[in-house]
Amino acid sequence: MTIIEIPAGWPVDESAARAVQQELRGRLVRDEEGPGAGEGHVTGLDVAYDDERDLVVAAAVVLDARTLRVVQEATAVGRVSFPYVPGLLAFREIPTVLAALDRLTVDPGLLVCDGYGLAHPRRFGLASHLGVLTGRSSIGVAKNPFTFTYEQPGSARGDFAPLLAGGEEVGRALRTRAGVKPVFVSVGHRVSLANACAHTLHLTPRYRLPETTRHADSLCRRALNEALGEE
DNA sequence: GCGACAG
DNA sequence: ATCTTGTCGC
Repeated sequence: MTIIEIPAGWPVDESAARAVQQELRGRLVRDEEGPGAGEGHVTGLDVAYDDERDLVVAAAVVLDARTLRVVQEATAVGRVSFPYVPGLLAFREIPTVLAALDRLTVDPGLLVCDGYGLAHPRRFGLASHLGVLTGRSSIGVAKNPFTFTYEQPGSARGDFAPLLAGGEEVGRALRTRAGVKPVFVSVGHRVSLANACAHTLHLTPRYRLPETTRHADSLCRRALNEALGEE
């Protein structure tokens, strides 16, 4: 089993990580609509951890956006590259996620991350970070509202309410299943918020969470168990 | 100062 | 994220 190296110069403390966010934030593109929902490929990304052995396993699963069928899967194993600090999640998983993406031989299309993009203390969460580093369109779909506030959206699938940081709309609480807790959608890079929500609805014909996330989640858990077995 | 806080 | 069985319900 190959273990991905943490890149030289990777931030070693919180202030260094925040400086990297500030620099990369300048490269964020917000004036593009992004690819249409249901067109081309969509790629789900997720990671699983074994803090005991300091391992992180990333999975990238490419789906055909129209049929939601799996087109290709890739995984990578790395060392945990940063402690979990709210607001600095990206530094914990990005080297391994990039390695998994690099192993794909097909176009990933839109990147769908487990977490946030612009809905972030400094408006640069995991989805934005990954989008800027790859140059691709990306969105974040999170299971929890983090520190943000929102009013309950209507109970029908597709209903939404703004996710607010003070008075600023940083994302949306979007109902993907009638009567079920909403998911929290935000823009990553090179996509509009309305389009990010349209993609999220296309990816949730049956469950609360996007098919991309569900596939990537199960794959990285399986890959983690295999990695532990080889050890 | 204390608590909350994506995964 | 992760520790973790059965169980209630469609």
